[in-house]
Amino acid sequence: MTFRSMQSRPCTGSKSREQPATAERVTLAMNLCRERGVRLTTLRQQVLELLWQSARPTGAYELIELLAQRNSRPVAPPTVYRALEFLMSQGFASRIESRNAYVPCAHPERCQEHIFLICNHCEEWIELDDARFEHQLADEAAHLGFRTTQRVVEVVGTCADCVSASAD
Amino acid sequence: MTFRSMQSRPCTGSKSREQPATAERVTLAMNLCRERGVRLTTLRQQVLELLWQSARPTGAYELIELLAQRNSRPVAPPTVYRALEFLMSQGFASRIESRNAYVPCAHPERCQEHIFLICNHCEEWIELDDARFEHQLADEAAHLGFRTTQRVVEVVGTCADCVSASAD
DNA sequence: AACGAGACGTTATAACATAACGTTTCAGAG
DNA sequence: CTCTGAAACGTTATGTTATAACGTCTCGTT
Repeated sequence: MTFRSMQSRPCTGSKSREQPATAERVTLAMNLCRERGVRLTTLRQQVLELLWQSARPTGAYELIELLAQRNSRPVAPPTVYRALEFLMSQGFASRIESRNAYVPCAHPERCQEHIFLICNHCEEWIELDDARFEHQLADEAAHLGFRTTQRVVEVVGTCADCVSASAD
Repeated sequence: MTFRSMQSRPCTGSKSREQPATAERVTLAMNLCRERGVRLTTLRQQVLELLWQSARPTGAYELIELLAQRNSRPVAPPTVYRALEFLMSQGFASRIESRNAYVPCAHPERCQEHIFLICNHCEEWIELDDARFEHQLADEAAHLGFRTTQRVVEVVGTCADCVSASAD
């Protein structure tokens, strides 16, 4: 019956980031930037690091505060928004629309195709990658002659851990 | 191969609103409110009418302006946000997260389950209803032990009309 | 060394949303 | 018909998120 989830693969999430860690992610981004002929400046790198280090989707103004702590010199909103725009354009980050917040993206090449699950309780997020789902959305759109440029798929609720925790 | 779109049914959209019109939608809402023992006040009704009359997803502050035109007496933000909250709680409207804007909903009973396509060019929107898609998302979530409370599925791009128009 | 594009700084303001609390409205009880 | 309590609405203030506009700096290239 329910053959549907077979192709789903949870790829990242705030909980799966114990080991592989920020540094490797940033290295990947650096390499991709070199290949692509774009610059991962200090600021952009810092923002990316902060996103990976955060346990939750991070707001732009929260990033501003974190950068201030880290750099002594404060940074104004446009600066951070520009960095975020860059990171998103390169697939290194995604915006969570239902939260006005940003998360790092584990698969820069496929950043447009993710599904996000967000826990209302612990605020953690799961990045999901499901080809079947993607195809279906694309078909829906194509069927209507619609040309897709951006997708937003966000599932908000309670994650497994918080469900069992609250079932005490 | 692509059997996927078979169950899709475009239900509403800003273009399909020539005939059935605002009045009938509002009547439906009134009846549902009576059944449910909640009140469709003048303000709430006005907001719902404005949403149906608009060709595009409508922002809260845009609604404030429209209400001012209509009522002589201006209305403050909290008032409109409360009306929107009510309409959404009853399934009469949905929020388009990627736009910070609101659209009326043709199927109040199933308002949580819609997919929205939004045209970047003409700003029109299409409300889509696809049971298969819904099930799949639910399965994805269930597979991870995630308890879903809210879904956001928005596809942004260029609608068929604007695609052919720009192909001149 | 000069140049030019892109990145960043800075100021101001726009756009979206809610907290907190007072007043009005209205359906139902008496 | 009046009273009453809950819900709706008014009002003021403020919080939060995002961008416009323009100047300066940086850095790779010529």
